[in-house]
Amino acid sequence: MSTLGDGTVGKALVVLDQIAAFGRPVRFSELMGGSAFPKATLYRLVQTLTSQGMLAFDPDRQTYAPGIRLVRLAHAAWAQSSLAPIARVYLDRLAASVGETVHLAQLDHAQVLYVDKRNATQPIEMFSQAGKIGPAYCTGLGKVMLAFLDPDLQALVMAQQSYHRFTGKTHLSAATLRIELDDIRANGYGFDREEHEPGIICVAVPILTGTTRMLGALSVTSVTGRANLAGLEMLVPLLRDTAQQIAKDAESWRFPDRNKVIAGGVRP
Amino acid sequence: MSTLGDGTVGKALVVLDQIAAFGRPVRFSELMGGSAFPKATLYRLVQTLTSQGMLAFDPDRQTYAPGIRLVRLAHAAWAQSSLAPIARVYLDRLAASVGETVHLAQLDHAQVLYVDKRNATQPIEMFSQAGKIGPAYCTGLGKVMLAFLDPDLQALVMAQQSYHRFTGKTHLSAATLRIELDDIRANGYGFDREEHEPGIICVAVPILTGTTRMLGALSVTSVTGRANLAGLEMLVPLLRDTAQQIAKDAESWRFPDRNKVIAGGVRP
DNA sequence: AACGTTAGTTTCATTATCTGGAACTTCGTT
DNA sequence: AACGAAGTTCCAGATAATGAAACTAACGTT
Repeated sequence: MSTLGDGTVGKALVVLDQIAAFGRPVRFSELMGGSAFPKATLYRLVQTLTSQGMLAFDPDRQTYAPGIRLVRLAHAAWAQSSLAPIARVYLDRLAASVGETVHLAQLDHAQVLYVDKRNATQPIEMFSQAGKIGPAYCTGLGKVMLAFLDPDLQALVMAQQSYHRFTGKTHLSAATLRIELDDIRANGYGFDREEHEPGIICVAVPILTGTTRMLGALSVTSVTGRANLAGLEMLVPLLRDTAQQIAKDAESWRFPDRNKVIAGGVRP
Repeated sequence: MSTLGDGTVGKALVVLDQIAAFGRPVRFSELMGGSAFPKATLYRLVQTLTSQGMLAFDPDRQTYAPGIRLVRLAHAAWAQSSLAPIARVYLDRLAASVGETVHLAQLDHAQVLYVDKRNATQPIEMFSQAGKIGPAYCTGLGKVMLAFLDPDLQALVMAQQSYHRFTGKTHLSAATLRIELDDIRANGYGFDREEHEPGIICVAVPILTGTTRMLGALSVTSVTGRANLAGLEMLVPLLRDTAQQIAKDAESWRFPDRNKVIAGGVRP
């Protein structure tokens, strides 16, 4: 799940990831089951993280959960290192004109990380959407980002995919995925053809500076009952415009280089 | 700013905090200025954090900023370790009935951490509000949380306050603050009397399980032009009800013990 | 173009920290 | 009371972190 290697800090972060992945408070013994660390080592790591506020310990249940210190740190990360603050106004505009759900995503550790969202009807669900992650190989956003990634990083990220079958249309291997990625790269946009959830389709475009650096992706999602791929395809020019504007702003803000981070632990 | 002590991991997190505190991408040399670590040590810490995705490095400008991996981790923290998911429906209800800005906060590292917000008129500003921090000694939320904190932790947290003069009404020492805290503890609620920003006032109540454990606080904010303290005081029963409902839910969900974490590094 | 200055990076012997098997404690259960 | 499982502590040995110093790159200046 996480890139091991960087000494003690790396190990501590592996544990943190592990706990976050549970999605619920976990006992020490449960952690032990999924961890390669020996008991005493894991214990000390968890202690350290707890004492640092990166984990919250519930003394009644004796469980650990990600701590609120992360929320504060993430605020800074979201404001500085994500496309969200830049893209904000453009997302508003796009959402208003298409009337469908709009997502803004970036790559993190070979997965799609949703950094912002607009939903025509219901209000924004705070963190419950921003910060959420999804698979890269079977979502419109993920595939588009993969398609426009540097070849070497692309290979690295593709190797980290799980190819789990979510629906009958999910890609099950790198082979078939690669064919579609070439297609996406040629067209400049991609679809989600109910590969992740039945009935859910989307169009996505990459956010590129120049034509080189891939910063993230933008998508419009709908349901098969209300739209079809041809309909979504008509939105591509609008999406592409929006993406371009975001890229331009990001460029002028001289934005941090996302590509150096996404695959997790790719040192320059 | 952060509690040092836990070996390498602790040091790395100090650096992370430092970078987050800047609020903008920083150069290595800028970090060096504010850091007690020797150059090579700081360099390695920053390298490690970057390679782990906890920091994002911009090769053009040579700057570091908190990385998006934090956003993903914070999602889990927010969902599991904050009051927000539990309080959600109650906040909605409260906001609808009072028509003013409503805040939900918890303590983190001796500071007020806003975990959720409702604003009657304009839509929620995502992370720009959730994850934001503020001083404890001069906000309604902060003072109420301090007032109902365990005495030993209270002392610890009060010692960490800066007592910076924001307005003419800001508390300037622990002495005057302590007097008000006793008052708040007696009444069960507290005000912000333009102590942080001129023209901004609020009422706040603590969220308590039993009458012992302080989980967080709830507030209604207004401006002097539209309301006064007496008017806000009338909302106390409603606020108290809401806080009680949240506490009850939190209790039954058997919520992680926040008090063990807030002061940062208070090991059991 | 050579020089000086600053910012960033690497080296390596020293030293502090982390490691993990095993022993111990605590708590809930039979 | 005895047992087992979960959690915690110990400590000698292994490992990784340390930081002064040397080095390199980039920039501005004479």
